Amino acid sequence: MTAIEQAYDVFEDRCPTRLVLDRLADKWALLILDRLKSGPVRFNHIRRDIKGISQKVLAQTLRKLERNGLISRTIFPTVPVTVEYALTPLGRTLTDTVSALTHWAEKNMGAIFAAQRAYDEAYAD
Amino acid sequence: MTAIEQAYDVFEDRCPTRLVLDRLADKWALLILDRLKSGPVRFNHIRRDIKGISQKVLAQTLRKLERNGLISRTIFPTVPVTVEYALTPLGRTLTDTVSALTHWAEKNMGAIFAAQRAYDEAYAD
DNA sequence: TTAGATAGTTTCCAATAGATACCAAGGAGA
DNA sequence: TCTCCTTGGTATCTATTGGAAACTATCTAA
Repeated sequence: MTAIEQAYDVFEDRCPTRLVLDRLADKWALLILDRLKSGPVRFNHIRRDIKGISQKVLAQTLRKLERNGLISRTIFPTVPVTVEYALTPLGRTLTDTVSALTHWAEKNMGAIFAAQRAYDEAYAD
Repeated sequence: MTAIEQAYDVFEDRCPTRLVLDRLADKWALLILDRLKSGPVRFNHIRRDIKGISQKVLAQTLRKLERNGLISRTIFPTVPVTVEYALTPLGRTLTDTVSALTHWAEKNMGAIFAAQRAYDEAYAD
């Protein structure tokens, strides 16, 4: 580990890594990154695919991901205008990890719901 | 892919995997899971280690993780009382993925801040 | 001219997050 | 005995965020 790497610690307040984690640890951001994995997608296409996301939150989250260099935004002057979102090379380095998380959720859902039922029964008094 | 696995899709609203992702995609939950990786830790110990977390949010997040079967809560009748939190076997299956995320954040922080500066300069008008 | 598509912004209300103060039980020091 | 310290939390208040719905603007097709 180099001196530079050692200087950062997610457990430290004020550490910049926290700011990064703030932006990644967001349900919608993870779903969007996962959705863009297979190639560029348009705004309303994402909106239709990720069921339940509002236009406001989708726009905000896309802007956030763009500002952090994880996705790119390309405007095509068609009629009506087309805006395409795609992963940047930096964003692509994240997708494996993100996919691992969403896959873990899909795979271990049963165990989690069983745990919830057990917990709720135990503390139902 | 089996029929059961195929039935779940994180992009679907109302899909139970979404509920799981809601609970995982949380900055504090990720930090706590990462902190517990090396062994059981007490409440105030976590609170001191994860700088900036409030008691309320720590208590809430621990309760949430416990309900979802990711961590266990053990009370020792010492004086004053000692409460130890530890990863369950299920929680342990998650830590590799979580560590990958926090490590990615530490490693790519520089690139992200550079992207932010570039974005803010480009849209500063 | 009415409806639909594009990609958003605006507005409002409810839910959440964070800061702060407070609680009980007991031990140590003055 | 009085006060401060520890343990692991709640209770309260406010600020921020999230979601639902309506609105913008431009152009096409029926």
